Amino acid sequence: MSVDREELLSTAADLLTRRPTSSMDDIAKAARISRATLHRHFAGREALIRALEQLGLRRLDAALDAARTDEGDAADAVRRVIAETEPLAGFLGFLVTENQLFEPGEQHAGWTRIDERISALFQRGQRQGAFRIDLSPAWLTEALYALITASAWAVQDGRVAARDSVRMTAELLLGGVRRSVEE
Amino acid sequence: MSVDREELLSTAADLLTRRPTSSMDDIAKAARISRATLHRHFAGREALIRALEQLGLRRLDAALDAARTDEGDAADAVRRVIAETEPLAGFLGFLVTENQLFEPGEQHAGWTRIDERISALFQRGQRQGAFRIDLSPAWLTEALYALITASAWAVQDGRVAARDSVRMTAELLLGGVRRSVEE
DNA sequence: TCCATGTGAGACATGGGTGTCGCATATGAG
DNA sequence: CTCATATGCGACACCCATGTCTCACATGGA
Repeated sequence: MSVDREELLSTAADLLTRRPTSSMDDIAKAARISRATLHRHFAGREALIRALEQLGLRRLDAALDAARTDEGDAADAVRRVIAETEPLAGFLGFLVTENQLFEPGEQHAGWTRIDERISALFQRGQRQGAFRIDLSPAWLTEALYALITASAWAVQDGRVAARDSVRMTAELLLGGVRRSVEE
Repeated sequence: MSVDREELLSTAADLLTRRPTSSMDDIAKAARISRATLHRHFAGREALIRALEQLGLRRLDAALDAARTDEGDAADAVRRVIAETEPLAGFLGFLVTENQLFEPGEQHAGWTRIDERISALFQRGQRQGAFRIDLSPAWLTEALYALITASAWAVQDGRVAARDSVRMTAELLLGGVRRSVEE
C-alpha cells in the first residue's frame, strides 16, 4: 500500500534524465501514483529536486567507494572511477544541468565533499609522479565531470557506441589527443 | 529609433548566459526596449532561441575561420580553436544546455556543419600522425565542446583562474592527465 | 470486525510567463 | 510640415504547472 520512497526517487531520476522538463504530474504518472501522493512525500518540486540531488550524491559516493580511489595505480583508479560512474552519467548530467540552469555561479555544499574525494585522487597521482602537475586538481575534477557527462550524451545521441564509452572517456582524460611515445 | 537586431541578440545572449531562465520581460528590460517591441522582432521565445542558436553558429564559424583550422600543426590548430572559442564558451554552454534540456537525443542540423569542421581537424591530425587514432573524431569533437564549456563554468564559479582557462583546456585535451615523456 | 493509515481522483485557487491588442507618442524620410 | 513607421505602455486573456483541499476507497493491523 505504502509507497517505496527510494523506488519513487529512482523512477523520478530515470524520467527526468530522459525528459528534464517533466512536470510533477508526469513524474507521478511514471511512478504510477497520484500527484497528490507525490506531494505528500515531497513538499514540492523543489523538495523533490533536492532529494534527487541527495540521491545523486549517495550514488556517486558509492561509486567512488567501489572504485577504491586510494588504492593502486592512480591512473587505474581514474579508470575505475569512470567505469563505476558511467551508469550514473546521464543522471549526473541532469543534476549538473539543473544546477547550472537555476543557480549559475553558485555551488552546493554537498558537492564539495565529492569534489574533494576526486581531487584527492588527482593529487595522489601528482605526488606519485604519474600525473602532470601543471593542471590543477580542481580543473581535472571539473574535466572529469564534463567528459563523463559528454560521453553519456554522445551515446544517447548515437555519436559514440555505448561499449566504447568508458574507454574513450578514460583514454582521453588520461592520455589526451596527442600521440604519445609511451604506450 | 529602430532597434538594432544584432545588438538585441547580443544583449539577449549575454543575459541568458548569466541567467538561463530569464523571461521575455527580463530580456526586453536588459535590451532597454518594451516587451511588445521584443515580440515584434521575434514571434516568441521559441523564435528568439532559434535566432540565438543561429547567432551562436555564426560566431562559432567565425571563430573557426580565425583559428585557421586547416593550417599548420594540428595541435597548434586545436590550441587556436580553443583560444578563439573561449570568449564564446559561456554562450555555447547555454545553447548546449538549452538544447539538451528541451530535446534530448535530437541533434540540430545546423550543428553538423560545425561538427564536421572540427572533426576534420582531428582527422587531419590523425592522418599526419600527430593524434592518436584509437579515439574517434566524433568523440573528440564532443569532448572539445564539453571541456570548453566546463572551463567557462569553472571560471565563472571561481574554481579556475580566467587567465589559465585556455591553457588548462588545451593542455588537458591534447596531452591528458598522465605524465608523458615528450614535452 | 473495527479503525487508523495511506492512497486515488477530482476540484479549486494561484502565480507566472506568454502572446496579442489598442492607443499614444516619437522619430525620420519625403 | 506631413506622414509613415517604429516604439512604449498598459491591459487583457490564455495556458500551464503548482500547491492545497476534500471525499471516497483500499489496505493492514489490533
